[in-house]
Amino acid sequence: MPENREVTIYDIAKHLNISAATVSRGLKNNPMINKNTRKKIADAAKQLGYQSNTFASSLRSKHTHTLGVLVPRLNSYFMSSVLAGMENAANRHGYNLIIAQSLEDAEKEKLNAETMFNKRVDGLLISLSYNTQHINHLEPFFKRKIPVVFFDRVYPHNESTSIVINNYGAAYNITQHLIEQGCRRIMHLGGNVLRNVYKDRLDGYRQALNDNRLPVIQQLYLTSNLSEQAGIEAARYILDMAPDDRPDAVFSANDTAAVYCMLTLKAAGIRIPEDIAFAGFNNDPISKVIEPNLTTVDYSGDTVGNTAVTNLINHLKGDSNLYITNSITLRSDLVIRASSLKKQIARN
Amino acid sequence: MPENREVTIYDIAKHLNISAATVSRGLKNNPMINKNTRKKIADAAKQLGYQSNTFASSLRSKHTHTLGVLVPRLNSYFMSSVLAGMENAANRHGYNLIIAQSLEDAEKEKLNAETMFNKRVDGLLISLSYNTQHINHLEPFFKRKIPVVFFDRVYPHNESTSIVINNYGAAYNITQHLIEQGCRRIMHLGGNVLRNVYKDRLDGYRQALNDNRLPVIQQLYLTSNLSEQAGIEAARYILDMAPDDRPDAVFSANDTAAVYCMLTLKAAGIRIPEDIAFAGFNNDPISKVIEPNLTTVDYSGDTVGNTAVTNLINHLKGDSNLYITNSITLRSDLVIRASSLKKQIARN
DNA sequence: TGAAATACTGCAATCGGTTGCTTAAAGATC
DNA sequence: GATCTTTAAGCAACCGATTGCAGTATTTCA
Repeated sequence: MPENREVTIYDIAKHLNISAATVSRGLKNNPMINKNTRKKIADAAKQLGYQSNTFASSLRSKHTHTLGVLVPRLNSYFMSSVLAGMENAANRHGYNLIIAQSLEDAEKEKLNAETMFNKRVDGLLISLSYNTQHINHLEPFFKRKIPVVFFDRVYPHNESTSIVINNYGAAYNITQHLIEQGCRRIMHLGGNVLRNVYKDRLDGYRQALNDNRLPVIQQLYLTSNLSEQAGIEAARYILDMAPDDRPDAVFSANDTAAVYCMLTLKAAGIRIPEDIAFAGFNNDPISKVIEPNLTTVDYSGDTVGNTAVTNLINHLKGDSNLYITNSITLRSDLVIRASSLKKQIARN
Repeated sequence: MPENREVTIYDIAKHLNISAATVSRGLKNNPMINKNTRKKIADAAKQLGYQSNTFASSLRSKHTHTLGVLVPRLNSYFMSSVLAGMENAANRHGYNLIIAQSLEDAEKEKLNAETMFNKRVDGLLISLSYNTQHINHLEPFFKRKIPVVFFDRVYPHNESTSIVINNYGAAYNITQHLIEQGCRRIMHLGGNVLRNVYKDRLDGYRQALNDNRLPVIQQLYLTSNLSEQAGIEAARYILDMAPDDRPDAVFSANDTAAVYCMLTLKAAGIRIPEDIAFAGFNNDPISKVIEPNLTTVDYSGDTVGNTAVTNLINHLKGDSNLYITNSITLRSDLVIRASSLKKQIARN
C-alpha cells in the first residue's frame, strides 16, 4: 500500500490500460466515452480509493466552484442566517464557500478581498464593513469579470447586483405605525449613514415625520454601533433628559440596541409601551423574548443568502446575467408586537 | 493591456530578464535571493498587477492553507461565535476557512467531508451531526494524516484532538445548585445521548441526584432536539401533569428550550422560580433577556473556535503535535441568575 | 463495395507556481 | 595564484487534471 502518494487518474489509467484523458472524461460522465468504459473507470476509482484533486482541476479549467463570502461579523443572528441560506444554496449547486469577516474594519476587508481573489473564487458575496469608504479593493474582480454580489450593506456599482430590502419603506412604515399609536416625539437610534441600511432607515423615519407634519428633532437622533452597550447608553441619555423632553417612542435600527435600551429603562421604572413605545429592526430571537415583545421588521437572512447565491450561480452558469440586474429588493414585514401598542391591548 | 490572460511569474521574469524560479523565490522572500533582486521583483509585481494563483501553488507544494469546518448548523448563536473565533485565529495565521453545514444529517456530513477532502484542506474541524453514528467518512483524512479536530460534539479517536468543556461537571454543578435551592423534583430536557454533550449533561444531572439521595424519575426526563418548539412542548407536558407530579425545577440542556418552556409556563400562570426554577446551558443572548434572567452555563464559543484552530495550526506548523493531545477541556462557568433563585432575592 | 459519417479513445500541450540540483560568479584562505 | 566556500540565480522536472486535435475502429448509406 503506497501510504504517501495520492491516487491519481494515471493510476486508474494504468490499472485499466487506457489513457488518463479517457479516465478524466469518464469520471465526468462525458458521453463521448463508452458507457462500459465509464463503468469500468468508476469501479476502478472506487477500488483504488481515488479522490479527485480539486485544484489540479481548477488550475487547468479556470474555475474553482468556490464562492467567497465577506461579511462584517460572523456572530450575529442575522448574519448567521444569511450564511446558512448561502451555504444551502451553494451546496445544492455543488459550490463551496470560503468565509471571512472584516470585523467592521475596511483595511481587513481589503486584505480578505485580496485573499479571495488569490484563491480565484468564482464569485464574491460581500456585505461592507462599517467604515468602508470606497470599493477600490474590488477592482481586480471587476477587471477580471468575476461577478460580485453585494447584500444588505451594499454599494452602488453598475456591474454588480445588490440584494436588499426596502429599508426606507420599512422604516417609514414603522414610524408611521408609531405615529398612529399616538407617538409624537419619536427617537431614532441609527447607525453609520455611510451604510445604505442606516441611511435609508433614517430617511424613511424622517420622511414619515415630515408627512405627518411632525418636527425632526435633533436631540432625538442618536447614532452608534447599535450594540448592547449602545442601547444601554441610549437609555441613560433618555433618563438624563427632563421628563417633558423625553421621547414617547424609540425606533431603533436594530433589535439589540432596542432591547437593551428597554431593559435599562424598565429597570428605571419606565413603562413600555405606556411611557415609551418601542420598535426595532431585524426580528432577532431576543425580540420575541423581551417583555413586552418587540415590534420589529422581519426580513429573512436565509432568503437574502439564498437569493444572493442563487443569482450568482445562475450567472456563472450562464442561465442569467447579473450585469443586467442592478438590484433585487426582497420582501420585509412589519411585525407589530406589544412594545408599540399604546392603543390596543398588547398581545404576544 | 491583455484583458484576458493572468499576470504570472513568467511575465515578471520576462520583464526583469530573470528566471521564473527566481521570481517565485523572491516573492516568498527567500533569503537565497539577493535583497535588491527581491525588491525589484516586488516592484515589478505591483506594477504589473500580479496576483498569485493559490492553487497553482497548492498543486505543487501540497498544502492549501485552507481549513475545512463542518458544523451541524450555522445559524445558532453558539456556532456563530465558534466560527467567529475560528476565522479570527485562522486569519491571523494566514489560513482560510471553507465552511459547510450538515444540517444535522449524517449523510450530508459525509458528502461535505468528501468535498473538503477533495479540496485538500490542510486540516478539518468538525462538530458532529445529531445522528452521526460512526466516523468512517473521515477515514480518508486519517489515512493521509490530515489532522482532524473535533469540537463540542466530539468522537473518541486516538489520532485526533477534541475540544470540549466538562459537560458532566457543569451539569452536575447546576443540578447541585438547584438542589441547594430546595428543588427535589428536577426535570431534565436533554438531547440525543449519541452526542457526548447531551450524554454527559444527563450523566452529571443524574449523578448529582444520586449523590443527594434523590430519585431519578423517568417522567422527569424528556429528550428532544431542544428547539423552540421542543421547549413549548415540554411546557405543555408539564402543564398536563397533575400539579403534585410537576417538577419544581427544570434543567434544560440548552437555553432555547429553557426559554420557550419558561415563556409558555409563564403564560399559563406558573411563577418562576417560585413554582418552578429554571436552568439552561450556553449563555445564549436570550438568557439575559428573558424574565427572570436564566441561570445557565457560560462557555465561550469564541474560545472553542480559537483553541481548535490554534491547536490545529500549531500542529501543521510542527510547533506541537496533535496526536499527543487527546483532548482539551475548556473552562465553563455556572452563571446564576434569578430563574433559579428560590431562596435568595432575585437579581438581574 | 467503397466512401463518408459516427463513436471512441489517445497524444501531448497546458494551467502557474515550486523545488532539487546544477552552474556561475564572487569572496575567503593559505 | 590555486583551491575551497559562499552567495546568487537558472534549468527543468513536477504537481494532477483538462482539452483541442488527431487517429482508429465501427457503422451507415448510396
